[in-house]
Amino acid sequence: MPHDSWLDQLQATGCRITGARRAVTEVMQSAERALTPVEVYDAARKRAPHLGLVTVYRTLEKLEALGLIQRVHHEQGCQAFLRAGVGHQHLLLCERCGRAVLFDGDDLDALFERVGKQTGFEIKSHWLQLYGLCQECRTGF
Amino acid sequence: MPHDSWLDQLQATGCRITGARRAVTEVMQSAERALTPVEVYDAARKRAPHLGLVTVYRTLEKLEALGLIQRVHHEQGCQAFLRAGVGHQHLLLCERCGRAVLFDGDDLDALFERVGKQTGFEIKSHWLQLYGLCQECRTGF
DNA sequence: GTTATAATTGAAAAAGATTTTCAATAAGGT
DNA sequence: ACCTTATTGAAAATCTTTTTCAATTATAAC
Repeated sequence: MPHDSWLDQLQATGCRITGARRAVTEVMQSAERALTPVEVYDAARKRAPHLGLVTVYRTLEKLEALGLIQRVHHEQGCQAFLRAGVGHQHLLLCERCGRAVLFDGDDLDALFERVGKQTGFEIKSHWLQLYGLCQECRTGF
Repeated sequence: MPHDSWLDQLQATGCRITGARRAVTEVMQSAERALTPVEVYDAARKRAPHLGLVTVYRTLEKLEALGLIQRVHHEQGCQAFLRAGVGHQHLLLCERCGRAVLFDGDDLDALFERVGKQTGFEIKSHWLQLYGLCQECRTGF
């Protein structure tokens, strides 16, 4: 995956590549944990000091529409964004340091079928997040 | 489950039973779908016209702390609340009418073990929501 | 039943998050 | 280099949620 693929995708949908979008995109591409708009704002301003918070919101919206980033939901709040996974990936979050890992979750089909039969629902989509402690937070290193 | 069990539980933790709390509790106990604080406010004011929105927030907070209601997360927003399930239950939501159904999801342990081994994480908790169409919305009745 | 006391209430204000408006700017095709 | 039009940032507006505070009221003690 080339590191400018996100910008290419933005451009392919008719967007112009600006300094502001470059900064926000770089922050999101390299984030190890989910970031709120304000956190993105603070990080991106190191590269584009003139950047406005509104532009961060607008750029995040575009990246989300393209499926490049996803919203991460916590008990405490749901404003954080993280790069999206490919295909049927789900999120595993460290409760201590916030680090996010994506994992495959294809073996859920049996569950969906069972629940669909039990409830009469047609299951269309699902949404799974796991929480725990990452190796470093666990072992102290 | 007696219909005033929620009030009993509130009282057991030192809370006083007021008209406002009665109204909010009744709304949440009988809701078929997740409601936002403002929706609870509107519904509860039919019983307690004097009710303030702040009190709704405060009562929802108490009910959530007691584990009687849970926050429901949607793409569009995460302010809605619904009665909580017992034990390891998860949510199934109808995308069309919003109806919520709780189902058991005990067969996820294998998945957790696999992901834990793969990532080095110690999995502590999880969180699963399914989306689909309920029987009535599907069959047109 | 009356009283005392401490939790609870609603209104208003404050705080936070997000969206809208709008004139100035600048990207990218020509 | 020019033109068109998307994009930008500041300010204001909108929503949601929390805090503050004086008045009210549930509950326990008498």
